[in-house]
Amino acid sequence: MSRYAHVIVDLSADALDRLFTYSIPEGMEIVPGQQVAAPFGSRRVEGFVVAVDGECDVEPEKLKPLIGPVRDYPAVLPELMALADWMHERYLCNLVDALRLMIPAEMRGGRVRERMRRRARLLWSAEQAAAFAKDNPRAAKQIELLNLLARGDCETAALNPSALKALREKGAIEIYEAEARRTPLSLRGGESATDFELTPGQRRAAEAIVSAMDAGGGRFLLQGVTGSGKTEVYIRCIRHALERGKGAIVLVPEIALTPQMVNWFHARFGDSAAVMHSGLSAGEKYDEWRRIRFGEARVVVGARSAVFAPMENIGAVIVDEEHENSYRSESRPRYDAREVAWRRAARSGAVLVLGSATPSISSFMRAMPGVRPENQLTLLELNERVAGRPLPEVELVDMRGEFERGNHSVLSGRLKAALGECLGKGEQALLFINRRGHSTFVSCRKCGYVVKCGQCDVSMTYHQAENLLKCHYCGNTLPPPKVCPNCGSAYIKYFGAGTQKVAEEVRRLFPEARIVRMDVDTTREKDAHERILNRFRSGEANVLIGTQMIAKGLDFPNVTLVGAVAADMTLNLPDYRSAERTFQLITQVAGRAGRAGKPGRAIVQTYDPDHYAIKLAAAQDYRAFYRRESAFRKSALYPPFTKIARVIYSAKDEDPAREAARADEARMRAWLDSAGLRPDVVQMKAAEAPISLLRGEHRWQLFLKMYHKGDFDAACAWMQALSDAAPAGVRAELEVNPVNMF
DNA sequence: AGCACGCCGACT
DNA sequence: GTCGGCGTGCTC
Repeated sequence: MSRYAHVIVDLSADALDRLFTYSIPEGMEIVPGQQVAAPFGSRRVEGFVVAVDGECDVEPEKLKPLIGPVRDYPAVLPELMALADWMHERYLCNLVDALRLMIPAEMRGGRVRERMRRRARLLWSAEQAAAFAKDNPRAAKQIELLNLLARGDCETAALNPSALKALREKGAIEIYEAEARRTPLSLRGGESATDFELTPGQRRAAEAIVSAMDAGGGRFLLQGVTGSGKTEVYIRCIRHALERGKGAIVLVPEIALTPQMVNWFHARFGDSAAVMHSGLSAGEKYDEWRRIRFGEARVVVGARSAVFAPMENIGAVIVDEEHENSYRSESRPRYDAREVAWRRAARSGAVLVLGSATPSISSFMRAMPGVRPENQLTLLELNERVAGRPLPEVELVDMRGEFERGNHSVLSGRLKAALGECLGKGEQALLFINRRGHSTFVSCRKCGYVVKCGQCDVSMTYHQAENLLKCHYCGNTLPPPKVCPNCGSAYIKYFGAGTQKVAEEVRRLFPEARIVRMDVDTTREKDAHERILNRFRSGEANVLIGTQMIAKGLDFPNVTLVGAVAADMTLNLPDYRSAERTFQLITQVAGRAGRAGKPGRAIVQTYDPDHYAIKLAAAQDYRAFYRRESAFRKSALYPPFTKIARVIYSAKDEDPAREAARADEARMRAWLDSAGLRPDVVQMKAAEAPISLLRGEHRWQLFLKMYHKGDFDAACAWMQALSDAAPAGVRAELEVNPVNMF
């Protein structure tokens, strides 16, 4: 009987989001998940085999035979095939977009290959080698080589060529070609380390997770205060998985995926650990992927895309710092790695562990009573730091008072004094300000004119090092004006502070301070991240000034002072999560202090000391914050009590963008009525986007807010269809639960 | 996504 | 009369 392969071609287009059937030539072995080459129109394409069977419903004259497999093993495991199918439905993407996530991009189109290296193997027996050494005492290099190869084969590149040649001619060794895996730098060498003794709290958490793993699954929210040793709990779960012959996937935010972090997993799990992230070279990615695919590596640490690691028989999927936004993909398909992890763990009988000191409101809600079982997380709490260390003492400084007392500096009297004291004792300080650049906006004192980017509707930030104004949205630059472009006055003033300004201020106050700055401007080059942190770790620098990238996960034992210079900067953004973000940032950054023996202190400067996000972060009281914030979300009808989606329309001119949004608003209204969904809608309207001009494009949006119980998925599918049918010249993009609201 | 087929303006 | 613009439609 003839066999047919049902193929998704590796081209992303709506019209191609369906199966194409090919006949499988006699004798060709093809299985689902395999990548194949096939004729397509007048050209050749690659594709993924989704199914193989004896059924064919296309006209025989259209049917063509497969060209052949592009790899001799199925690259997409059945489990991941099913996951791709689910993503196709869940994220309204083309199936091929989901399938493409399952393999490194470099593996498509035959761009990477195995790296082959010549290796030498010893043919002689130990006796023969010993006899040779005895008879030729002067052939030192050859004897050395024989001894080396007696312990195992070696790549020839590292060996003495003349000794190699001589031994080969004698028939003592042979040369062969073999695949040589490219090992990421951070997984090379290094010492191994043993596990720590767990505290009682850690042990309880680990036991709960481990017994669920043995029982075939479970979902946990591990909430541990900063420094409580969540990672050690993960390690214990991974150990257990390995003992049961299972594997584990650990997701960490991209920003936390530092070489130290990877090194550390390597120290604990040796060659069983693999790493997956964007910093690897194409060859390294491919080889790490294959080590996982063929079961050589059983522990994967990686950024969000590692949730698609080709691992069979998973025991645990761990999402560290689960509240981080970087788990959401910004490009198509716009998946949420936490959600995918949830699904994958459930389908493979693995435990899911979401860990954070400051869980997202939506995750914590799932750990509260009254949630339907299928949405439930089991809460595990770690309320104490390891080794009985105290949480840092947090002090709030009201910056309004500072201003009244005539201190116009970005640093309060308290922070200045604490910094002096800290540096005087030879300890280190970390200053956090969530804005890069020097001044956040440039304005005329006479007429109030604010310098804005010509391409975007946002004010420009002054960067002192280059003496330029920069737009942080599109990268546009402008020389700073000498006189006001609006009224011609010379009273141009620079307002607001960024990392550069803070560095300048610290330098002025403490000329002897050794400062390093860390933000996107100083970490653009490869490994800059690593170099900056090393300078601080080694003590070469004693003040680290940075944006959010210094707030998360860093562990420097000598840091005893943390200053949040403008803690409320994120509080007034036009986003319902601004309080949540502010609370997370302050809690996390304060948690960087006092992580070793010395007690830590955090000073939080704010213009809004009575705001609950600031107050409760200072008190490090997550529970109280959760109660306040969820009450606010409930009363103001924000997620997770409602759901939000929007379509952004962007076009060169404003008219087409506005008209497209308004036309779709009318269509949407008609559809909602016909579907009987109108009562479930909180709000639905077309409006100018909060940032109405971005990269030279005018932006409008169609905004939809629905009650939780409404058929939100159907509404999203409809909005997706509307955005697909946007008029020419208008780019329309659907965002479900948008990450930021501009 | 590409590439072919197809139906209207300026050129050797 | 032909070359070529890119609009529409199809690819097993």
